[in-house]
Amino acid sequence: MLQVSVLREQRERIVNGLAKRGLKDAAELVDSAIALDQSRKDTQKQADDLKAKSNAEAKRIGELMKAGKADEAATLRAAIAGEKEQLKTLEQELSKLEESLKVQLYKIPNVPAERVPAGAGADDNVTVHEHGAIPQLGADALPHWELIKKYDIIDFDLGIKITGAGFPVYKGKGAKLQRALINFFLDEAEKAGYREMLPPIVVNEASGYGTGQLPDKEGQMYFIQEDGLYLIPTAEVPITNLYRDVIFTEDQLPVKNTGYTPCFRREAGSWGAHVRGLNRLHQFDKVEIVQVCKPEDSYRVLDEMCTHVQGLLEKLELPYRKLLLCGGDMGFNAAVTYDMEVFSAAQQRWLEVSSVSNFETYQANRLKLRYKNKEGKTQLLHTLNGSALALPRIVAGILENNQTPDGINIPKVLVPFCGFDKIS
RNA sequence: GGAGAGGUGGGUGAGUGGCUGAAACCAGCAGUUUGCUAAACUGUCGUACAUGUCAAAGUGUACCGGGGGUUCGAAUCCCCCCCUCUCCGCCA
Repeated sequence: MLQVSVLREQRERIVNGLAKRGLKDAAELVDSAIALDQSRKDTQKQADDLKAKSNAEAKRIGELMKAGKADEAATLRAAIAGEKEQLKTLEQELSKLEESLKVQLYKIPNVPAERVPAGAGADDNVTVHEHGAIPQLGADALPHWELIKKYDIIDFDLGIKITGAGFPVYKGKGAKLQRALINFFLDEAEKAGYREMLPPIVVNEASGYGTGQLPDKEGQMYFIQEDGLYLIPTAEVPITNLYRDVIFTEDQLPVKNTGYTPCFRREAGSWGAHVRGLNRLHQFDKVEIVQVCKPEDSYRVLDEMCTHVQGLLEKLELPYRKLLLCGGDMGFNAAVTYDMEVFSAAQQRWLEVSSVSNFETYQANRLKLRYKNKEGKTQLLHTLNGSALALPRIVAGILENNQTPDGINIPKVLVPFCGFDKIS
C-alpha cells in the first residue's frame, strides 16, 4: 500500500498517476484517505495529551504514596476518576480511525510509473521489443493439447481422476521435460547471481498481506481452513515475505533470490475455449526471480531482470515479444510491468510466459522492509519480481513450434538437461 | 495429540506493580591511542506515530510474542491466542 505521508505530500502526482489505470474515483479515494489521516492525527494528539497528563498524575500519586501522604494521594485519585473513561473513548475512536484508514489505503492501487502508458486493457499495451521469427507450420500442425495426447506425455484425464480439472499429470518425457526446464531456469538464475531458495508452498495470512494478495484476492488462493494457511499462487509470496520486518544495512543490498515452486491458482470463473490445455492450470511449475534493492537502483534492476528473462527465451529459441503494460492492465501492486509473450504457432496466439514488475515501495511499505542509508535514516526499499519462467506455456510453445512429422525437437540448450533431443 | 518449561533491545541476560525504553555484558558504530594489526580507553548505539525544524536538536505517546482485562500506575497480576524447547505418543 501507499504511504499516507506520500499521499499528503504528492497528492497531484498520485491522482494523475492513478488516472492512467482508468480509475475514475482516484481523487476521492486519495482525498478520503488524507481526510481520515487528518482525523487520526487529531485524535491521536488528543489521546497522547490526555495520556501524558494521566501518566504525570499517576507518577505524582506514586510519589505521594511513598512520602506517606496517603490522604493527598486519595484526593488526587478521586480528582482524576473521569479521565479513564474519556481516554477509553478516545482510544476506541483512534483505533476505529486507524482501521478505516488502513481499509481505505488497501483500496488504492500502486501509482503507475512515468513510463507506463494510460489505457483500459490489453489493447493499450505497448510492444517494446520483438525477437525471433514466427514459425510457419503446415496445415496439419496440431495444437499442444493434441500433441500431448499423440505422444502421451501430459494427461489431463488422469489428473481429473485423481484431483480435478486443471491438474494435469506429466508422464515419461513430459515429466522429464518439466524437470529439465526447472533445472535449466534455476541454473541460469544462479549464473546471473541469484541465490536459490526452496521455500514452503503454503503461507500464513500475514504473508498474504505482505505481498498484497490479501485482502481482495483471497478468492484466487486455495485456503486450508483448518490451519489458516494458503497455498501459494507464486513463489513471490514466500520469497518476498522472507524479508518482512527486516531492516537491511546498505552493504547487504541488493538481495537477489530465485526459487522453484509449484503454484496454485483457483482461477475461479476464468475458464473458456481460449484457456484449453496448458494455457491455464490450477497447479503449475514456475521459477521466480526476486530482488530487493535501494530505490535509486530499482529501474536498473528491472532492466536487468527483463534482460535475464529475454535471454532465457532466446536460448530456448522461442519467438517472443516484450510488452509494456498500460495502466489498466497492470496488477494492483505494480508500478511497472513488462510481460513476455511467446508465440504459440499452432494456436496462432501470443502466450504470456513471464511478468516482470517493479513494485517500488508498495509492497515494502506493508512488509516494513527497509534499510538504513548512509545518513543513518531508515527508509523503504523497492521490491521486484519476475517469472523466469512459468513452465506450462513454455511447454506449449516448444511443443507447437518445434513439431515435425516425425516428432518434437527439443531446444538444444535443454538436451543436456533432458537426456533426449526429440519426443516421438 | 498429551504433559511440562519458556518467549525481554542485534545477541547473552537482569528485572514480580511506580525511580525501567528497560541493568550488565557482548557485538555494532564514532573517536583517542598506535608504524600496522590487536588490545585498552571514551562516547554512541531500537522502532513507529505526533509535535518541532530549511534540516536537526528537543518534546509527547506507544511498543518487553499477539490480543483483551485488573489498577491512579503493568515487562511485572489475570484471561485468551500464537510460537519455541523438553518428555511421551504417532510418523516420512
